[in-house]
Amino acid sequence: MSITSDLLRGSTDTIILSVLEAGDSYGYAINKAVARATDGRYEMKEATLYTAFKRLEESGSVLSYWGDDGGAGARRRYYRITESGKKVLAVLRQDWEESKKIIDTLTKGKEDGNKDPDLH
Amino acid sequence: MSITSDLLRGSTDTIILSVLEAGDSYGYAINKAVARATDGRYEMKEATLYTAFKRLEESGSVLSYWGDDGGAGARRRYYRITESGKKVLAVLRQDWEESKKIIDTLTKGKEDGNKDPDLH
DNA sequence: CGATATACCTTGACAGGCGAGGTATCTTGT
DNA sequence: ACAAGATACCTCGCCTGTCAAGGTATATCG
Repeated sequence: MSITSDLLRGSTDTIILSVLEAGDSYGYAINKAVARATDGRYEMKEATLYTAFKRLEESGSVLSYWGDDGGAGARRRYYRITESGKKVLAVLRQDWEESKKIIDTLTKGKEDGNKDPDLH
Repeated sequence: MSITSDLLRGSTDTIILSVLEAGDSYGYAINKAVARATDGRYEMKEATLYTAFKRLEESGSVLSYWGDDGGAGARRRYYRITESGKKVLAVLRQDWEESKKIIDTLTKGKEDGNKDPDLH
């Protein structure tokens, strides 16, 4: 695994839904938006993206439609977040905040008494 | 998957190494320490723990030895973090800080102009 | 002497990430 | 006119980490 891939795992859906919350978008654009927002430090892989779209659509968090507007390049499949998806997003954000605290707590060190739980 | 399992994924090694940084310990105790430190909000599964130990030992981040001290219960296999492991831990902590920033950035929303990257 | 806590370990299934490969459209340079 | 490159989508199959389930052994306590 690469440096961040496993840490970012589990945030893929949250990221996508967050982008869609601001307005309908499509795969290629989201990919670029993510890369731009992180100054290229993180880039979602296409396979990961499309797998996530499928997952999100099947679970009813997003819906998709073909955009026939004349952009530069091929036809685009746009995604829109559903009401259900907005609720899911809220929960995912809460989960993230919670997880952050947990990991920070467990990762700072300074634990004592690991050796003998009997003493506690 | 449970709520946090996918978000915690990728932090397992960091957590274990952080505990060991404070002193040698063993599986069962680490498990309890983690549960205690998070007030039971998070509990590592045993299978996950022992898989991680194996991984960490094979990569040289920890070493193990049988403790024959008379604790309550069966014999314990203690783990000690190596010098190499300490370096790995430092990197993992940095990665975590970096990932936190990335996810926070991508998750806050407020992105605009998703629709047409051409405009940027 | 059986229940419970301590303590370790393995197997197999599952899910998400992603490398690799494929298809089609549109623009631009020569 | 045509090749190259950007835009844009999608699938297959492997890899890795998680974890439910199951197993073993020892010590303590009622």
